[in-house]
Amino acid sequence: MMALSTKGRYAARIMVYLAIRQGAGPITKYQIAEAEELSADYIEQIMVRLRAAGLVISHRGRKGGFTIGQDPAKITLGDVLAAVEGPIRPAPCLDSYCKREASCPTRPVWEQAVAVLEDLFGRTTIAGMAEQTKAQEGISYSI
Amino acid sequence: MMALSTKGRYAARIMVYLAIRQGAGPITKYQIAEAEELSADYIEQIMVRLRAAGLVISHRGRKGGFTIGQDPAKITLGDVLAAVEGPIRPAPCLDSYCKREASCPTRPVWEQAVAVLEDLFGRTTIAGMAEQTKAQEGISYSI
DNA sequence: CATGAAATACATCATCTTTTCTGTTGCATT
DNA sequence: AATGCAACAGAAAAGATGATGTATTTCATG
Repeated sequence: MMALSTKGRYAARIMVYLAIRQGAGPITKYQIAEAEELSADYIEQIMVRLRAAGLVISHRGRKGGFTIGQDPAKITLGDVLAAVEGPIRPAPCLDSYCKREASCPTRPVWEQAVAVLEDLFGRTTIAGMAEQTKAQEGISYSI
Repeated sequence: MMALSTKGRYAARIMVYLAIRQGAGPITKYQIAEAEELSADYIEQIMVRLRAAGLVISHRGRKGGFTIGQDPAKITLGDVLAAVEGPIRPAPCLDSYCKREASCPTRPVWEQAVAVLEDLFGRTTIAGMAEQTKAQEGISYSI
């Protein structure tokens, strides 16, 4: 329960991938697809949303591809998830009018769930996530 | 994103409903259905899972219905959600083998999300949720 | 027994997610 | 200018899940 869709999970991995390769020029969706074992067509759809949010920059034509749109230390996981999946909503009643609102025994907990998740995802940066991967790769290279 | 299904949300409301009416004898699914504006057929399916977890007790035959299975102060929202929806899993890779496991940049944050949600839901009791509703009903009666 | 209510199983409908496909547009290289 | 690569756009197929309904069975009570 409380699952993210693949869009959110893939987007997070894609952002870390681009963060690690920052400065190496545009990366194509095909490169990402191969490295992360995802469908290039599906990556395309995710990129549309990341680009609209300014999280990645696209470069058309030959030698084109995608680069990260901002400093990875300033992009949070919350930004990425919001861009591709929309706001955190354990219960849909939280953004539509609900006549039980005033007396609903469950509403406060769902609101608290939103708060703790927004806090966690807001504190988690792409740069922070990338560090760990870089460290891992460093180890494997040193063998 | 990160939505609970109706099973979890309805189950929470049903448990609070039964907690408030504790001691008044078995409540039928039709009574719950009318009060909470849910389908009686769907309540039935939710009850199967709540019963299997010992959270409600069913009484067959005439004068039958459902009663709460334990002290509402000892039943947490986490217990209820686990019974009807299964464990909290932002990403499915958390319980299946994943070859990226060791180097995955996203896995730690999904694990942290599970932790903060389990903490929140584990601290929230049915009795606590019921209090609020009782208080609200008290206010409306006093007019 | 007869009755009312839960238990169980199965069928269906709706919605959302995920994936794939087809074509178009823009840019850099030659 | 011509060519090739890669993003862009939209559609639609495929799959999964959620939600609900129907029918039958089992059981406790009067």
